[in-house]
Amino acid sequence: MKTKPGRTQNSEDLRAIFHAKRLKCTPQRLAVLKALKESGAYLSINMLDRKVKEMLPGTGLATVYRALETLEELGLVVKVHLEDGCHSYAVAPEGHMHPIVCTECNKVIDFAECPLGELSEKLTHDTGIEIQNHFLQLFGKCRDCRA
Amino acid sequence: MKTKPGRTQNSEDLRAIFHAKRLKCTPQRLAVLKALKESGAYLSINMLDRKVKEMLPGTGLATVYRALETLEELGLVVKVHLEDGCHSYAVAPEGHMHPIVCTECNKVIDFAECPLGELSEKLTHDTGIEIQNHFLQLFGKCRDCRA
DNA sequence: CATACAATTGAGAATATTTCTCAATTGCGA
DNA sequence: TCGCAATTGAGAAATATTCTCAATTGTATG
Repeated sequence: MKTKPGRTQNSEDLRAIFHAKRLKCTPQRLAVLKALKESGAYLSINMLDRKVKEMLPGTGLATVYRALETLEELGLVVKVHLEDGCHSYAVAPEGHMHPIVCTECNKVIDFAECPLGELSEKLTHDTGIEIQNHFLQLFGKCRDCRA
Repeated sequence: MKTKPGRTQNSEDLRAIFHAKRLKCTPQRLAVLKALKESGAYLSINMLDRKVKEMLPGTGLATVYRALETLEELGLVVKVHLEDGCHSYAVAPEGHMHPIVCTECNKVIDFAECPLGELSEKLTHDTGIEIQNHFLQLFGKCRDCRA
């Protein structure tokens, strides 16, 4: 049985990921991740707080913030910026991907055809800025929301 | 004498831009824009507030917020997201461009080689999401900051 | 499986950020 | 120059985020 990276960790894998950094595998952290996985969308802190409280009543808002911080450091979730300027979070995709976000329902679909590989080299050469990374998000309206 | 769009408006052009939407051309708004133009970088609200107060003592923080909102609506400045999650602002580039931001000094250089034209069509076709726009920023370290 | 310890949590206080309110001021058309 | 609507300053109010600390809880170890 092979271990898959990215979105598909089972609870064993997760435990190992936490463990590798001496972090505890707590129900609160798992609940935050689960909420994101189940939704498949970008969720704001408040939305997450609500969903986590459904799964694990009594969970504090500060814990949601802390869990997100931890999960982001572990590379399990990504922080994003919606068009209105609000922060939201989603499950981190496998490998190098970029999201397409539905502006109606915040559903996320990741794609792998990143066009920035060669372009980065060219721009580094042209501008003298050594390009280290990039941030790319596409926005649109999904089929459901167009109906 | 032709009127250029984008970064190069003179005060006449600016006045016209405000005027066209029945907005007043106030010293506070001009100061915010001037601060951004002079710096050529992404500036946080607090940085802007400081610079504007130097030019126009007595200007309130709320006014800086309001000026930025207005200038953004007019397409004169853009709101951006730095890697640490903070909001900042910069002068809007002419035409369709994307910024390369120096992660040390926040200086911005815009480039026009947007790779998303064809890709968007392909992705719209592949994913069923009608892609409406995109957000792209590159991050790197400029020559000065590497020295 | 019981223990000990460090990491984590909940609750609320403390900060930081952004928006709002309203009287006073000001740009601008007439 | 006048009058009016838009804008501003100041601080209050609303939001968002981080911090503090005692109590709790994973987990390594025996």
